[in-house]
Amino acid sequence: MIKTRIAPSPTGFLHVGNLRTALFCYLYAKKNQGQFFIRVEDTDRERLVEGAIENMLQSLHWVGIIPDEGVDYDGQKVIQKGDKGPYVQSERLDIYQTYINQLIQQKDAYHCFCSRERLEELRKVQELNKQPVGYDGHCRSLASEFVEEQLNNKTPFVIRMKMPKEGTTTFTDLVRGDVTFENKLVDDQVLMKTDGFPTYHFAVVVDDHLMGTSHVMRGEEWISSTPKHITLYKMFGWEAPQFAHLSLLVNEEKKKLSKRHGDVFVNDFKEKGYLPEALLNFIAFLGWNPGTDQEIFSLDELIANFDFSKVSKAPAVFNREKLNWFNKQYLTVMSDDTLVDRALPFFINSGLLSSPKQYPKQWLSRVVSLEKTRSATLVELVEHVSFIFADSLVYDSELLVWKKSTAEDAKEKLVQLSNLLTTFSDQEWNKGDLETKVLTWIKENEFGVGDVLWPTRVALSGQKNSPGPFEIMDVLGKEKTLSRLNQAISLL
RNA sequence: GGCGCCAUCGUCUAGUGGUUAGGACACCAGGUUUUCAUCCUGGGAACAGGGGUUCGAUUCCCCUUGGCGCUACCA
Repeated sequence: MIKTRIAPSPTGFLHVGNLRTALFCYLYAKKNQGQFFIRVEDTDRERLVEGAIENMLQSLHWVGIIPDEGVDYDGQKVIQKGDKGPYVQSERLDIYQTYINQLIQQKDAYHCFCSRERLEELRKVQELNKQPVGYDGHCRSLASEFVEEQLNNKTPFVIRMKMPKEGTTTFTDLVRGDVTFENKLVDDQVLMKTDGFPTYHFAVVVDDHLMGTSHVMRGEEWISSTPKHITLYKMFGWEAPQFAHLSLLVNEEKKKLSKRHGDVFVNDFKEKGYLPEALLNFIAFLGWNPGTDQEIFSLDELIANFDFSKVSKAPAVFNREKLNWFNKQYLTVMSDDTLVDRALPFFINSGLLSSPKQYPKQWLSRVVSLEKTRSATLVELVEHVSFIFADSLVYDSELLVWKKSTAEDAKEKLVQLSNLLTTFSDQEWNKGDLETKVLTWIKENEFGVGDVLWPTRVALSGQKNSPGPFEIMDVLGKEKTLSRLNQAISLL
């Protein structure tokens, strides 16, 4: 049974890098009718960030790889703090204790009483002498009486693994192939910290074994600690899982993505008005491709097409332009009704709407439709349609004059159009009728299309660039259209 | 410093010994259009370098270079 997991540490919000790892884990599990679960790795007590777990679950839910906030990945069990998951390492301390005791008994791990000062000094000297830095094995073979004595004296200690000094450790990485390390160059990793919490290296092995993880997917930064993990599996006599180390997500400077250089948290993209399906689609294409020209993929299509042989080894630059393009693609094909639902929180947030029910949804559909193809994000969309909601428009009257025309002519055309529009019935006041009738009128009078439409459009939008005049009229309604036209006339 | 990973247009990538090195984003030009966006057409743009192996290397091997990661009682 294929079983994968995302195991974030609650030291911050969910990062797009975590999201990609989570997505690949999810896709692989789903593709193989396996399971995907979540484990909270909160063994670093000093860097815990409040609200991080909630944010993580919420972000995963937002993109759709867990069905509900606080609800399980498979829709069967409930994910919440406690026995049903997500697994939380800080609640499993006694388990780690049991297993560390086994290792000590087997003499595969040992107590280390070295002070932090000694370790620091050691490192300093090693660096100075250009020696490889690492633990020198000072406590590796202490007499058991001495250990006993120190323990009785309550001397602080950590527990280290006894890395073999001979041989090599090789593992076959699903994306990189065979990777080999010399054991003697691998440090005697601390497994249990002074505070009684396990380190990542120990907890990850114990948990992945106990939880039946078949495939460990994680960032490339873990590749050099994998021999430690493999050795641990060997010491316990457990079968090691398959490993897949994903390349890093980097910024334009090719450096590991960090919050100092812009948005990195899933939450940031949510707040900026990116659609979860677009973000997911984009993230999936960072280091993976279907081998065809298709670029737009739903989650289900992603599941159907995911394959490790198509995962690339090289780091991928998180390119905002491409993300914007993906988002635009999704925005464009989305139905106006759905778009309204998605945009509503952003309307409220911007202050344009005070309540979701303030305007009829049908009307809002037409509003969002105005800027659909002109916006990269929902935030942009809301900004772009704000002119519709304005009580009065502020713009330079010069703008009303088309480059091929004059102010006098613009005024005259606006007056005439205004007169024409007054005769329109409510039934006729829709984009289609407005367009055909006005265009016919222009033709009959042998006006220049631009001579009429440019000033009209500016009068209605107050903007140099905007949607076309007829769609705006439709949305604005007769009364507001005429009043904006009159305002423009008075400016000329 | 040591160890490891990586290397095709600016970016994401296809390619798996013989291709005019393909696509997408971005960019540029043209068309449609009252403007912008959309849409359509076209364009510039890459195999890091050097050795091998081979009839033939983007592709396989080695070296160099470069980038990145790890080198914590952080994950």
